[in-house]
Amino acid sequence: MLERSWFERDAPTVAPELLNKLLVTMISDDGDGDGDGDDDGVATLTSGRIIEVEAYMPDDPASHTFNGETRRNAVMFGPAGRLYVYLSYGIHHCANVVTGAVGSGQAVLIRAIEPLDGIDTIRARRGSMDDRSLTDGPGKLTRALGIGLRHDAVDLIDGRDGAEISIVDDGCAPPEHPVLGPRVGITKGVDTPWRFRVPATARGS
DNA sequence: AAAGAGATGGTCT
DNA sequence: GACCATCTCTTTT
Repeated sequence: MLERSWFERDAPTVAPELLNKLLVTMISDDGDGDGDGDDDGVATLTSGRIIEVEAYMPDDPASHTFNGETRRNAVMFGPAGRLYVYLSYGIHHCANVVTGAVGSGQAVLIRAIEPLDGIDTIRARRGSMDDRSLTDGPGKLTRALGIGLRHDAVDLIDGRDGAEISIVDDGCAPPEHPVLGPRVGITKGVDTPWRFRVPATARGS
């Protein structure tokens, strides 16, 4: 199990080590992923292997924390190892892992995973979608795993049985040479290569 | 295969 | 009232 201290390092350090870890959720919803709270009361296990992430730092014009603390980004200024969830473009939810010292305001965005457990639930939540594009984007994977705004500030360290969301190390080491690149979808801080990805050769197909 | 546009709502000035 | 750390569908090469 990952200790909180593991997350208390800077985001660009934690990000590449988050690759090949598992993002696991045990969440109940109505199965169509619309997040309307029409809960069927049955929690389903879904998970995926993290294959792409992005680091965001406080002195970073692309970061939500660049202009100081607000209601939305408050979780990023709290303890490391919690989940920061925000609404993107009014439609999608994005999930981040808070890193660094309390008050520093940093996080790692999870951009893509490879489905593992609960593939049927994942397909149902995503609709009739090609399997290859089920979880290959930040908004897609949150929907696939049932993550929504109500999971903002959830603690990922508290890995007790039945926890809604957790990060698991199943022994699969991070890639030795992750692919670096510019972050996606931002207009400022474009030059900082803080996107990390598992090389295609290190995964199945 | 690539490019374009509309959807949609919380958050901040 | 403007701005998005996006996705999907439609239109065009």
